[in-house]
Amino acid sequence: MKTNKNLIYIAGPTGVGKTELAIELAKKLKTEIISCDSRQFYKELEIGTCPPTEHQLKEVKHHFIHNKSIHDRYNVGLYEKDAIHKINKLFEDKEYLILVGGSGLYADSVIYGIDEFPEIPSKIRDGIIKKYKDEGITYLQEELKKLDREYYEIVDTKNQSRIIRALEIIKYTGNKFSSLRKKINKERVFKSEIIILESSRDELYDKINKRVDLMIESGLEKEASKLFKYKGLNTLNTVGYKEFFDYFEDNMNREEAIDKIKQNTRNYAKRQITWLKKYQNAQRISADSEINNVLNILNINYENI
RNA sequence: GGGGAGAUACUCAAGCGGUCAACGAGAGCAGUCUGUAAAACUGUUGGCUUCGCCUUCGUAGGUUCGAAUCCUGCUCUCCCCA
Repeated sequence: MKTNKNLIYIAGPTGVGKTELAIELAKKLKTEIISCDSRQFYKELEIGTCPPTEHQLKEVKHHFIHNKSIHDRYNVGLYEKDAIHKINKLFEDKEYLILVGGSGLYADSVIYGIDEFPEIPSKIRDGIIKKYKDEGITYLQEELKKLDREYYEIVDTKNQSRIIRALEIIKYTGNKFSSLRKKINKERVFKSEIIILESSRDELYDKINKRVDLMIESGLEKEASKLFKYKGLNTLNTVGYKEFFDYFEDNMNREEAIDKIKQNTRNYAKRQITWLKKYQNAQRISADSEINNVLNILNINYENI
């Protein structure tokens, strides 16, 4: 059953200022924040993922920030369950909740839901990856063609990640991936509103570059060096860390690594902007909008809260 | 002052008489997307009235049927000797 509860998703590329706006909004609406940032979950990543500051965390209660370890196994499916559980609980006595974060797929899983798939034992995936490493992408393509022609016709057959995922599902469940992949929006008890923060490309890139410099000043290199021994972990395949790992391994010098962090962050922002273009029902506002404008756009009279 | 090397598209960098609007890499731009998503992957990158045409390889000339490629002058950069 649909209620009148409202989830407000603050979206936008990395560095536009989502965190600040979300906090202001949460304060006005006397509510809490649900994060959908797939790297801020991890408590070991303190500088490179630019999570809310300690002060900000005290101002407004945040969920899903630093609640996991880089050694944990986590993914969108698990996140969806955790987040929905938390959101439903909070809506028992809140009218509004703020969702913020740059991980589009994670946000979608909360707003629209994501199909249910079982957790796959890692040895299944490992087996597929080994074959892929030995025999190349052709193995994956042929295998998928054989096991699930329908999905083979529509996937990006050059993208090994997509095929590996489909194959692990097929091999584990014995069903075709295409038959399990329904892509049907789930019914949620709350309403969602999407606000996308926009700014000019030049301004955004400039902010990103400066933010990276600040991270360096704050000790990103030291943080990366502490994590270097875990470099194989997927959770550390993250901008800000992987470049330093390259530097520690002498694949580039320090300055190159820093430039690369800036560049990869810009590329990431670019991809986020592309992703956000699909939300046709979103409100697009300038990144420097006043909070009152935002409340107006949302049609909220916060005096009544 | 003498000798040598070089100037190629946003950057780096191939090409050294025709098959060159010019290999490749990077950046940029555009895009894809249901479980590792800050990931993974794709396309494109002189202009246009786009099965063709026009202007490009420091610059001005020249040689040739034909030049980014050969010759000459000039400008600039780098190196060596004085």
